[in-house]
Amino acid sequence: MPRTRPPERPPRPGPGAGAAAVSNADIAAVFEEIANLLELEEQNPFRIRAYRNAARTVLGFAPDIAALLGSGQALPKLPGIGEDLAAKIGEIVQTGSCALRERLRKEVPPVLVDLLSIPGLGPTRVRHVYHELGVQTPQQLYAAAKDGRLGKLHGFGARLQEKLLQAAGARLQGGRRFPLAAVAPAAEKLAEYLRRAPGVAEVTVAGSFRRMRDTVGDLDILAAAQASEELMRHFQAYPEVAEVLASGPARASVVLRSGLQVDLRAIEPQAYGAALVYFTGSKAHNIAIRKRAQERGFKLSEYGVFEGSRRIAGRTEDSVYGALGLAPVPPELREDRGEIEVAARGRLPHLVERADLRGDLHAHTRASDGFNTLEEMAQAARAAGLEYLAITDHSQRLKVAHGLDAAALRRQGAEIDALNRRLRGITLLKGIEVDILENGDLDLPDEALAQLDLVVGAVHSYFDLPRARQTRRLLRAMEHRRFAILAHPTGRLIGEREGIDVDMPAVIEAARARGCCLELNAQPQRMDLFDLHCRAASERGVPVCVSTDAHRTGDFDNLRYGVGQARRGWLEKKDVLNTRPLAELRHFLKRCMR
DNA sequence: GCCGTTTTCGGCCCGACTGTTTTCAGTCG
Repeated sequence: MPRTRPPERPPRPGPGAGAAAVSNADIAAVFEEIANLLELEEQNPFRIRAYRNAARTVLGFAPDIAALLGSGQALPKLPGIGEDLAAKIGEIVQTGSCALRERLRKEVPPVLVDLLSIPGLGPTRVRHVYHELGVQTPQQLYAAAKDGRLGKLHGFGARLQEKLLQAAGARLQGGRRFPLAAVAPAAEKLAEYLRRAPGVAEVTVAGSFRRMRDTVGDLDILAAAQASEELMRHFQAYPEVAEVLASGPARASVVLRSGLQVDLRAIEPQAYGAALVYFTGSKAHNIAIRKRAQERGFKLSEYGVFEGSRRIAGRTEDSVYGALGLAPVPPELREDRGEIEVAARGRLPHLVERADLRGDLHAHTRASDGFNTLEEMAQAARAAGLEYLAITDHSQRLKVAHGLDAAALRRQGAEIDALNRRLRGITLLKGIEVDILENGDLDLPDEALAQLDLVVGAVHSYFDLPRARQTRRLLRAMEHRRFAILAHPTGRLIGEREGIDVDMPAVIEAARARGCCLELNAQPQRMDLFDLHCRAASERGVPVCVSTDAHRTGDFDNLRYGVGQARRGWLEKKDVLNTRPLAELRHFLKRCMR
């Protein structure tokens, strides 16, 4: 698992009374910091890995651990979490921290952890720059590289100094991940370019892109070809390449003008499947299947599955999984979140697909802050293969978006009725994206909501309420007898705004009890509900709808990213509300909006 | 620090590239 940057916000302070304030992410952050500090102390690498694994496991565990322990239940046995780490989890839940972290923080300046995330700086070099130059921050690193002190250190030459100068500079500009949808066009264009290179049989964009993560840090591209300087020259000649970071016959790394880093790896066709597995990741998934290979007396690498020196699989991904006794695992599931065990039993879910979607339950028009008319949105939805589209403009409180009051909503309803009589192949539903007010009330009178086919509720204000109040607010809104769908449940905007602090398991449980639905908002900057919460919802029988929140006709393309995230959340067709035929959907809404 | 049908010790995923060095450590994915 790669080292990660420290959290943007410090973990929430230890609660004392209200133990539920420590989230799973907080626990994971403590373990991650411990791993980083141990690494700086040059401790046993396997102990360090144990903390990293534990951080990942905790982060991938859907139930809220603090709530679980708070209700008197025991922590279930989790892989990689033994007696010691389980006790530390208890300690973190109780106190917000743990003694080991506090001790390490005294031994190692915690600010050094940040340096670890600068490319080219591992623990050894961080110790060097700290002890010999007193460098503790990216700023100081930048200065030391700039004035030449860095290059004079033993083991640091002019090249490394230059590389670190660049890396520190980039960090000071703000290192970043890009929303999936923001890089997809560039990725597909570059892949097409590489397919035209001589001797290339096949090209796949692997990595987190292929796993459909909501953001990607860089692109990992795989080409089925003999390793050659010629191929790498072709790659480097791509017009968008701004800088070549590294280049050998088998792999090369470049940075595009957009700032996106791209790694290309050439692999012989015999091993293409094994390489695809390897470069698709995730790292956690790779480690787990390698271990499985080892248990069976095989060796797994990007070159294949080997028994001794004999390759027994590798041409295709299916052959690799097959050799390990596994059904082929869809890329979106490869996170070591239980998919390997399920694949071993041949019980992988049949994941939802874009073609399963019959409608979209969240869209805007010019009436509020959209850019197109009702009819234009309807035609575009039909062109995207949809059978129904819910029009859900904003409600009155959202002044900046020209939210609709009861009268405007009534007028829009009449327009929709008229359009529905005229349109063929698409049905518009009358809806609203109604603001959930600070106290959990909805922003329109009941009589206005009563005339609608569906009510989508959303938070657009008071993002910073403490968790307990925020949770109460959402639960109260969902209690409303007309409430049908909770839109973009966390409200996060990638790269701009953290999500609200809310007890999501409690929200999911409330949705189950209430019989309503949670939205997976497919706007590239939202991608909200998160994958883990999708999975938790489906396990509780709560339907999820994949919605575009379209503000213009082109936005229906985003459904494919939403479906990607739904698949990452293990959702099947039956779990997704808008795969249902219109009549079934109406039935659901009628029961929900009683 | 975890784990175990090889179970309380001795393992723990594997390979490419860079840069500094002169045979390899460090980093990355």
